[in-house]
Amino acid sequence: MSDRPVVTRIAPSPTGAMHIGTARTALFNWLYAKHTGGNFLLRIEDTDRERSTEAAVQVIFDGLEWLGLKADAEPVFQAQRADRHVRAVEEMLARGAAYRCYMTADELAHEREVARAEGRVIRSPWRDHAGNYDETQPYVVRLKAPLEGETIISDRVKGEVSFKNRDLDDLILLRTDGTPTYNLAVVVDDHEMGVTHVIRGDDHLNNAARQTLIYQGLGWDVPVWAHLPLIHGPDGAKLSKRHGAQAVSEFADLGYLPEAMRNYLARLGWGHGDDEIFGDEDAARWFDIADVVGAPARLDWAKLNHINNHYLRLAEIDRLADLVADVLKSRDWTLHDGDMAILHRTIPLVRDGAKTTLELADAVIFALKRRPLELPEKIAGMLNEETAGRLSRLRQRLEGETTWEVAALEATLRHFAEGEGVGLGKIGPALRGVLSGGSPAPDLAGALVSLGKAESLGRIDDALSYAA
RNA sequence: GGUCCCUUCGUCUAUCGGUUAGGACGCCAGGUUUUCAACCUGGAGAGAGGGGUUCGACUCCCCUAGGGACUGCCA
Repeated sequence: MSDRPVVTRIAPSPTGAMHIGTARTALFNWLYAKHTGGNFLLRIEDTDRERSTEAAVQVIFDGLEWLGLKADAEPVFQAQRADRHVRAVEEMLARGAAYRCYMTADELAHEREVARAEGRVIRSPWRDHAGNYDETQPYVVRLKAPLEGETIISDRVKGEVSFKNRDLDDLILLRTDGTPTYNLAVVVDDHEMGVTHVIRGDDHLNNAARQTLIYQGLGWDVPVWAHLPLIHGPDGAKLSKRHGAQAVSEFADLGYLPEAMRNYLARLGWGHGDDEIFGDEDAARWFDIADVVGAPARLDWAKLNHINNHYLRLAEIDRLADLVADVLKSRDWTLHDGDMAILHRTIPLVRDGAKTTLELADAVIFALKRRPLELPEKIAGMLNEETAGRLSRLRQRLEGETTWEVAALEATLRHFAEGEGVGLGKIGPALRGVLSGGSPAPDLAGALVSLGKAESLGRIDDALSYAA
């Protein structure tokens, strides 16, 4: 199997949101395929018709698209391949690798209880019951797994993991209604899709042993296994709602950039020396399953924020302006003509301090406000006679300013303060207040630039008339 | 209960028998300063515990403890 081109896959079940852990598993599969020049496939495991929904399938598509993890082929829908799965079982039945089990629900429940009490695995009396089937009774098809010896999983991240066959039960392949079960479907599909490397969450490590037995029952080559530890919440417990977010869509809504997510997720459970910030090309070049860490990792919001801030600084202003506009619209903020221009002017001045596009939106609000601004008590209170006088003189100075740019305005402000014989601290807070109306704003010069000359002077005028 | 996995600073990790155990985020202190950040400098901070193996263990083995997964006619 080492000669064949590598084929990896992500195989989520469409039963709700797309978990961030699934996203990381997809990322690792994608990276490994890129690293080896192989293919990354997508399979929707929708064999549970009860719980699978079309909306959830869309969630998976959207999540992968947002993350930028494009599959190298059309998605495969497991439910549509039921005939293939059944055929495989018939093959196993013919080979004597599977058998029909007529245990009733009650008998099964009883056996489960007894088996647990005896510290052993469930066994079906039908296993060695050759012939004489009552075809009219419902039955399931079970794998006829070996009772002795051991099954060894050669896992690329966990190492050699061995299971005693006596601890592995004869799992059900076909249900009473003739539909295939997960373990069977996975094996058949992975085999037929040519999957060479099964890279998935380590909640499947136990399944790997059983699936190995199915591969053997079918006489097929076993793929390379790689079981990734799960992602936990900041407190070490399984990631859940109360940790803030667990679905890919939630991270998008919280204002994280997909490239930041990729970088962060790649560093969660995998590393390449001291490299922390890196793009897809480096990641793909460096990534190897053998370097994946065996222990579960905790989600660290602070670090995610730091990485997101990094990519926010790198992003195109056009893209950020659109993202911020989307955030504002979702907050029912009305964007007027010219506001996009304001965003373009303002974002470069405030992005350095923003951790998410949500914070970026907060940082830009001051510039989008409409005159006259409502001044909070605290700011209005600053406008005593002395300060108002200074503001007024500063306004004159600014009106004569011909170069409305950050560097020039900074110089002007500094000279003005010197001329007044005071520190900038004497006038800065008030100026900031009247320009921003109390909202967060960038440096004074930056605020003036993002507002533009006319708007800046107008806001100062508003405040002076208010103070008078 | 049974089977299996995991265990280096608070967090993510480097180390692949010999290092002052390195980096990043966070934290603390200082600097910058018109707010919040950002930024610059410095600092504190780790091999779960106990046994082995070895000239020498964070690295290999065993035990214990603590986490986690599985134990479905779910995936």
